Amino acid sequence: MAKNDCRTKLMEIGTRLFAERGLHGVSIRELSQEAGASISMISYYFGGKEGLYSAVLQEQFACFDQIEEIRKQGAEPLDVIEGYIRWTLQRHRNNPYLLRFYTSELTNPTLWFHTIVQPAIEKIIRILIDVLDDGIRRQQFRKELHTGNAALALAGMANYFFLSTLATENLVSHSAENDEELIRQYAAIFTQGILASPP
Amino acid sequence: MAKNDCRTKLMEIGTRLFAERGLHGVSIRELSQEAGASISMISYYFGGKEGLYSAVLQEQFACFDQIEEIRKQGAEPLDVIEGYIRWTLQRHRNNPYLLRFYTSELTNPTLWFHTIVQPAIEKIIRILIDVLDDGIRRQQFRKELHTGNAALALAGMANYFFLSTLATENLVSHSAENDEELIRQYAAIFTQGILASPP
DNA sequence: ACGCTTCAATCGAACGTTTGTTATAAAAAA
DNA sequence: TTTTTTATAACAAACGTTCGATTGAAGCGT
Repeated sequence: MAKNDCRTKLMEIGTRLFAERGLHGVSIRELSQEAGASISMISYYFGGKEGLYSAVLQEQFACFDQIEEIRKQGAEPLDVIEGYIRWTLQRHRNNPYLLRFYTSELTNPTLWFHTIVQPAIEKIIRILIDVLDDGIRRQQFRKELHTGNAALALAGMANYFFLSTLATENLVSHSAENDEELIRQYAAIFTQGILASPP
Repeated sequence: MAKNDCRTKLMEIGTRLFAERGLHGVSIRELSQEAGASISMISYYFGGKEGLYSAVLQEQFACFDQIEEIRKQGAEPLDVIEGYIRWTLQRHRNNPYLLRFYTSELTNPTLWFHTIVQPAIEKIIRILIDVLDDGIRRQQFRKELHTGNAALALAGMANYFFLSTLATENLVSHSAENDEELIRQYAAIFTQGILASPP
């Protein structure tokens, strides 16, 4: 095998298996076998099974570093809200495993929750709260709005759509074709729900 | 020990431990020790570790059987929506473990997902879709509304508020004191977001 | 009230696997 | 030569399950 192919392959298979069955649901024997590498490479590169898991976790949540991008350009609160929904949907389309780690860590936190997961989620929620505060300052949104609760509501709408896929695919289409329409609908529901001066 | 105390205790501890660490994260030795019972009682009563897990799962999702109650009485769509939010919040307050199984099964489904979890979630989403369709028929809600997507949005708002607790408690209060206000806010955001004839 | 049987409930030890890790030596690649 | 990878074996620890023994209450004929 070529140089460092082994490390890459272990990360790849580790991502899939840990996402599918969690840290305790996968053995390093099965993992290394599927990766076509030998068992000892896990200790060699990552210092053990947990080291590999933490490396995978770090890689998965790295995409939250670029979240600030949804704020630039126009920076109109309404645009940012739609931008967040689009960003969230595309993020899950590009990497269907992330949500597994996301919710798994929220409900069964491991050692790395506070260093990797919590900062990432806090960062994005903080941005949403900022944007909503901004919208209130511009008198676009209702001034009684509790921006913390509203931010969680927005994040919940976008994430739960994917989270529920396995249980609701018989009832609602989760195909990527409808994503643009979904973005418009969710943006409409949320922004109309918080607009100032309702009739 | 009194008759069947053992069984009850095993269910009780099993619920807590499986919720906290998942099926694979708990050993029957630790479980039985915490329950003050001997290891063999798990096989005796439940046929094994997985049998205990499935019994716990069944018990956890039993509360979805009474979901129809939010439809009776007034049956005004707007009331049912608020009723759903309240029911969801109270459900999580009364049993903080349910959400762990709920999301754990959605992202790492076990053998019993299709027999226990999926039917429960489908049932409730179906009711929400029904109610939204009803509201459109009464011309209360926008007739362009995609009721499937909207139902998931509502469920997402209510559930994600709890799901995110561990990561967002520094930013947003999750105290039960504010529940009634939260219900009003979420009901307002959602219903105003789907109302007919926006200004 | 008595002795006897029955049976569900419980226990702790033992079994065979599988776990994650480590050590070793050799092969392959750079 | 140095780094990377392989294969293999060994290890103690932990795993889920099973087995035989023990307990104690209930049922029953006398």
